[in-house]
Amino acid sequence: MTVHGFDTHDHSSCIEDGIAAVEQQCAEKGLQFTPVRRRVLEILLQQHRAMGAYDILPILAEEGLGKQPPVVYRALDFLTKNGFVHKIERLNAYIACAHPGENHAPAFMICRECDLVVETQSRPAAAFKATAKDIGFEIEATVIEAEGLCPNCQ
Amino acid sequence: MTVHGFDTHDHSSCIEDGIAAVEQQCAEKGLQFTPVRRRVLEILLQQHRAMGAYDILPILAEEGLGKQPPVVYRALDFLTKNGFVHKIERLNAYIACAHPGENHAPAFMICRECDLVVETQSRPAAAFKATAKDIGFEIEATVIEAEGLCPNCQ
DNA sequence: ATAAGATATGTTATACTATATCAACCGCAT
DNA sequence: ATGCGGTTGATATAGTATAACATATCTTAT
Repeated sequence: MTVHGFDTHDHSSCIEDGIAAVEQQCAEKGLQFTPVRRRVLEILLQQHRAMGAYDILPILAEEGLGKQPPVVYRALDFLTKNGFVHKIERLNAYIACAHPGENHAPAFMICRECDLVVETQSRPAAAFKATAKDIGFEIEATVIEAEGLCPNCQ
Repeated sequence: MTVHGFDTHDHSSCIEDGIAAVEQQCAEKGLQFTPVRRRVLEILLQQHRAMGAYDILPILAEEGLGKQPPVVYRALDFLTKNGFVHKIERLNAYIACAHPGENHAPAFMICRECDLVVETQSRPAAAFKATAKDIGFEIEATVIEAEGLCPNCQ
């Protein structure tokens, strides 16, 4: 899958490819890609935006997949722990990973106007690692996010 | 004020210098450094850790400075908007700025063991800006945080 | 000095985000 | 068939943040 920024693109393949990649990862690692988990990922894949847990919940509820918060939080927990979904801390919201399976420390650009979120290559993460090494800090997880205006909204 | 990492240091000057710097900034910019705002900053300066709004609130309440959430959130809003305090998104918590007044895009190292938070120089932010420029994104705010183990806790 | 406007605080209520806990179920290996 | 690990169902509650409106205080121009 190629990286794309804020440009338009054929979106249907994002969903199919995303699901397929995660499906394969789960098979390889012996993870259970259950209906709730699959559906939550599908919902997130439908847009390059971050969604709150409580945006996802009513969709699941309509489909009989669970109507209490723990249902969606458990699915999100599974998906984030395994790198299939990322949490955007700035928004308290979740977005499907653009490179599922690849081991990466993602960085995000969040447009405050159109709400699109783009997962970028990790140059910032590399610089962060170098800084951490200087002071002897051992990084286990990173949060790298920028909020601003995307090219289309400037 | 010199930057320090996870090493020990003379902490009393952190508080005094921090307050003094913000006091001066406010005078220069015509900002009102009111009792609640000053006290919240003092509380945050007492430790190089992030505190939640609801950790700060009871301290204010004891001192008769306000007992409802909006009091502390408004103070934090003022302090963060003006760069005197930063929010650690990963922790939903707040920490006094280590370089008040200097225009900067800070990065943080959060120790999950001892909870110390260190504000580092902004090499990661610089790399982030370069990435943003490549795709035409205009950054207005950054969140750059790493969680892991500090040298003392490894 | 004082009125007008801007800024800050007091207060109530509520919205939004997330987790603890325990019971029930399911697939599978012994 | 039994026990075990992992998943889901359901209730309750914890934790974080803001809306809205009334009151007070500060600032500045007159």
